[in-house]
Amino acid sequence: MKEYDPKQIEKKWQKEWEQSGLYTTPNKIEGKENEYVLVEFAYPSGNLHVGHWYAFAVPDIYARYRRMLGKNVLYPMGFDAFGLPAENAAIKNNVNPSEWTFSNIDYMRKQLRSMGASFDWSREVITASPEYYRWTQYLFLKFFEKGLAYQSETPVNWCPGCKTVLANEQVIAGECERCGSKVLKRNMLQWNLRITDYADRLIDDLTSLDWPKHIKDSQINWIGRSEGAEIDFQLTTNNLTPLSSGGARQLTTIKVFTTRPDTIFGATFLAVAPEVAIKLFDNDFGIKSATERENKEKLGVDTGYKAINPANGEEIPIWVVNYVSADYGTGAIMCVPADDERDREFAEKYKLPVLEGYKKAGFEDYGEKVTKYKLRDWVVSRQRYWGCPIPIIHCKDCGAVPVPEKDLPVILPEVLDYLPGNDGKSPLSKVEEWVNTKCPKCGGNALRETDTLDTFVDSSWYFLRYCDPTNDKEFASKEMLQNWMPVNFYSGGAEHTTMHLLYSRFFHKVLFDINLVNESEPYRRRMNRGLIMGTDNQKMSKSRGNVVDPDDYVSRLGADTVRTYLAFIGPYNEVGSYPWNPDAAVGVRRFLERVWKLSEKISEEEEASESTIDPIIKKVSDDISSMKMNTAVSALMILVNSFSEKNSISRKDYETILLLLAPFAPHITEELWHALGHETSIHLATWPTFDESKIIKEIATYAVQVNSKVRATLDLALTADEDEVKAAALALPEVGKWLSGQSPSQIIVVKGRVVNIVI
RNA sequence: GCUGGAGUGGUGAAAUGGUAUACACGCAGCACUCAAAAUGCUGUGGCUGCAAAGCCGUGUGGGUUCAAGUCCCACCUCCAGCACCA
Repeated sequence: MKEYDPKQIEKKWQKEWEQSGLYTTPNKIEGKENEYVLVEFAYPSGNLHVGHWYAFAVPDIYARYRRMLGKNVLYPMGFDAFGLPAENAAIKNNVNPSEWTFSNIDYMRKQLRSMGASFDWSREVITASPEYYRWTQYLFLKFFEKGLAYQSETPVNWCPGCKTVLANEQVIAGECERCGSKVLKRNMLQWNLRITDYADRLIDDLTSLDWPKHIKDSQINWIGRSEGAEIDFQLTTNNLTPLSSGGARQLTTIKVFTTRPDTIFGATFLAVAPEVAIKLFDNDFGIKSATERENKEKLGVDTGYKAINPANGEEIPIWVVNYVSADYGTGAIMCVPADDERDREFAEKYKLPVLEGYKKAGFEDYGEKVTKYKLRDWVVSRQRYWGCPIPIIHCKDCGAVPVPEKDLPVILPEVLDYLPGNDGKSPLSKVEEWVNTKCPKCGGNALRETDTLDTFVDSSWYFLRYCDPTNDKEFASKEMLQNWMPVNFYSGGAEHTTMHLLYSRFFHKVLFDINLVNESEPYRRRMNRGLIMGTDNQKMSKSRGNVVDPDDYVSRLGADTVRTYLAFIGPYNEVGSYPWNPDAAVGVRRFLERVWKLSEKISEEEEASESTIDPIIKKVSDDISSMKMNTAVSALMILVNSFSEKNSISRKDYETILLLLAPFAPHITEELWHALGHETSIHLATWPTFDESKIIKEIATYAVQVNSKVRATLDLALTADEDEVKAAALALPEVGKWLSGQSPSQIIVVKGRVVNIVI
């Protein structure tokens, strides 16, 4: 038999599969159930790295397995093609972002094919193509129609590096998620999506989902719902003495938010955020709010104003402090230094009274029960070129007017100057012939919105488009959505827990409410995968120089080896991080070589060995279902090793091995399958079944313990009853030695496993 | 600080409360070879011992149990997310 040459056979079969349309997924197959296996689509960064393989090839194993179980499995791929990183990279390389993105996509598509994944390329979506973003704009206008997209002048996160606004979710520890620049607060007129309206449902509906607890917890934590009360504090009359700036406001009360209204008797002062102080008193008293982490020292100034504690009638001072956030609750709190660590620290520093041992109040005795959230509305305006144009026209007389549906898509104009400006305006604002337009309502002169949408808007609905990718009447027909949604299994990166995953759930709920989709939750089962580290066990990055190029390994070891190695490296259902170890990958190649060589031992006379193979079928099936690919591979290795020791293997057993291995190593198994005379693809074959009765062993090896320490082992028929097992164990010389004449007080028998003789 | 998760050989890691370290890498020795690579075989937690065997071992300290990596309590360390959120 010829040698195993992955280079040759992998190319051959990839071409063959493509030509025969093996992975083109029909919308319906008679007698088969549809199943939707989704991976987060690719960002067209330029080239594929080992992390992409890990993200796509391991779920591909799952998709292939489900297909062999008789499901009609949709496993699509696309490109998240709009966005800052592509634009930044294009600027750096002095290429137009469009050119950069689309040439990257062409290259990556080729690389992705070398992986031997079962993607249905006929359903590919590219968010930067007008056929796609037409519908992004359409959906944005639906939000607008429902009052869920609105403009507001608010302090926003401004990234001076990317020269654009960021959503809260994109600010990590005060820094830009993309470029690491320190994020500044800036007041700007921005488009927002009203995700806060959905805060409760985004928490409550998690209950029904088959998601790992840690993902649910993170989302709940991020939304940050807390129950509390709003309490009005009356100001004393001396507050009405005129302010220097021209008189007091009609100010009579300050509303505070607290989660502990029961502690109101202990409140000895009020604290307000500087921004709130400006609103109330026209003065921030020189205090700046401490939003940055490093500014931890608590600062404050007594405003001189006083309020009455409604519980005990005491007059208490009002302070402006840097540790109260203006954008949470009411921006004002009642301070109970006896009960709250921060208030105590502040009270001690400024010698404010601390009232220990005060009386407790009822929850709603002095205020009204309210629920507050940490979640903010989603700022979707981006002052950048490479994004989906916001389909709004600003008219002096009519205000913000939606572009009529028939005029969609609003095509992103080709420009020469796509560099972001320092003025906070999108490069599109310089394209006068594009900006100047007519108002669709009154026909007067009007201006187009020049901001583009956050990339996360594009990716909030891409999985719906896969269901009906070429529809030019709707973003997806209800029939096709019914056909595929909800996603049965969604695999992706942990970094999207409070971004993409939250945004797309919100998006889907809105579409559900306006009856455009059939379900309120898009993803039934979700799994966050781990990370592949460099050989130095550090996160892969260009600056560290530890980025692993999979192409090298594919040409040296073969795609099948790389795929199987990535499956073998550790459990996929845990968010671990695994170093890329080329030596260990060699071990997987050796395993595939053994499978190849084993075909020489096929004997038509040999009988199938269910007792050996059936437990492995069960093990591999169970492990793939729960994404424990590592132990599935290990079980296959054990199986192949045991057959390699023998002189011959039956044809049926060998075929079973190939079938079990097919999802992991699709090329070598296809080659060997055909070498056995099969004319159709192994990937159309049915997953092996097993006989439960063959899984139960006939002979059991008992661990024989004396006082819980293993002293011997004992092979007995599983049918042996407890007394027989006891007698056999007691007859062992090793046991006699430890008993040394004493009689046991207790003998415990665990059928098929353990005998414990307790003296 | 809060929320979640994890600590097992030289390494990646296995283990329904029931023989801890499967599988793989690495390492050592042997075979094949002029040699090397490749391949195959053997060994590989620590300590004592020529051996037979024995003792100790899953971050630390307690507990439950005939039996604990696994369950309970306390602590330590690491990872992820959140963080002056009242």
